[in-house]
Amino acid sequence: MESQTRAKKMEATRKKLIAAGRKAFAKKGFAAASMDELTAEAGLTRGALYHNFGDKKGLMAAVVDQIDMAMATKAKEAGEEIGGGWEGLLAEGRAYIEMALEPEVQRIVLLDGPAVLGDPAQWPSQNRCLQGTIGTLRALASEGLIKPVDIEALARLLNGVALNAALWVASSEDAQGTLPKAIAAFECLATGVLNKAPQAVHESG
Amino acid sequence: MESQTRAKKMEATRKKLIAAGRKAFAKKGFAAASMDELTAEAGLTRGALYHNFGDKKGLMAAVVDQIDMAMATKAKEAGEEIGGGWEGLLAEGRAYIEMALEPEVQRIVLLDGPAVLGDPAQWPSQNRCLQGTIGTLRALASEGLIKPVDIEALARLLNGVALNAALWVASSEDAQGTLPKAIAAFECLATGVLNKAPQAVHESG
DNA sequence: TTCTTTCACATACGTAGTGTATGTCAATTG
DNA sequence: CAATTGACATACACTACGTATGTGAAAGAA
Repeated sequence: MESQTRAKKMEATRKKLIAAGRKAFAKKGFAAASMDELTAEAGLTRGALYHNFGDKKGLMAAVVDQIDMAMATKAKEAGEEIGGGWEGLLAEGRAYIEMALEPEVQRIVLLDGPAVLGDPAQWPSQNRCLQGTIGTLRALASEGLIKPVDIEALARLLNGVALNAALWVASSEDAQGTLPKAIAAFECLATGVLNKAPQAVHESG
Repeated sequence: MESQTRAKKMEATRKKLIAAGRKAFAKKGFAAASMDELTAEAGLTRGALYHNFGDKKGLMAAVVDQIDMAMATKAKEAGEEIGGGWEGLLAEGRAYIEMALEPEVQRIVLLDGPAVLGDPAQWPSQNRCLQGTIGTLRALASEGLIKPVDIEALARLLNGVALNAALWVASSEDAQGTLPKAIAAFECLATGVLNKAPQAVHESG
């Protein structure tokens, strides 16, 4: 029955390495992060890293996946809390923007991630987030609220707007001051997907 | 009269290095691009590089600036050709999206640029582009066409949408097929900044 | 012109960091 | 209890950046 001891230990080291990776990548950036330092801080050596993740990029992928998946979950929750629908979509966007205030998200997911792992749209975690947005948009479209445009394209750009707003807020000096502006502008652009003026739309449940 | 010989030669080497940098950064990516290979292909050595640009990042900055400035110019021209105003703004966005089909733009400006040089909103070239968008938006706002939202925020996100659409098109397998979808979705979102439905707006000159 | 200085660039070197090949010891299996 | 697997450490090779130093041609002085 203790035949899981090995696997559990390995899972523990994976966690340690991912945690150390988050810290190092956030603080130094991907390129400047040293795998020697990183693994040493986790009480390990590079041997563990290359055994578990293949290479530096592999660890980055694991780290990005973890953060990004948490973001998607949080955003979705924010949307469902408010009851889904159009307001839910806006809430998802707002949540996404606010999360980007965290330096880890900013540096790892928004800046280094795309450069190291390629276009975010291809990441498994981002795809999950995108599928969520697509689902919400389809539901709205079936009610006739959305303009007759390719839904996937709309979802991608909508996510992109939130991501960009987030990046702007994050890189701004007065983050707390720009946050409301960014959110307002996001909602402003988002209303572009609607068939009618937003004032005319309340709740249709 | 030949007192410019020195400076001219230096300018020539700078051009050679930037050109070689464009090729190498686009093909290999910033991290994997070797300065030895790069400079050798330009008929020079790393000495020239470090003398002219300080370090690898310095060359990257010069390359990005060159490309990005050309993009801004081209986009602005596209907007002015159509006569400015609302249609001009859309034309700028379309131009931006189409330019991102070039691998150089995609890899250097959209992917590696932000990771190496930081948030694009801080780049001098991007600021120039942003100022243009802000100017156009202000003009539209003075005609009462724009919603009462912070113009800078709007401009940033609008540029961001175009940039994101571009990135999507670029990373798509069937670029020619996704391009129209991306443009349509961009225009869709862009109408969100308008006070009224876009159908009611033609030209107001 | 000729001597001196400057400077754009090349050459040589130190260092750091990644990835791989090999070693080792505990956990598993029979 | 012997044999084997495998997770991780150690050792090594290679690459590449940045710097310190050298060099030869252009620019200025006399």
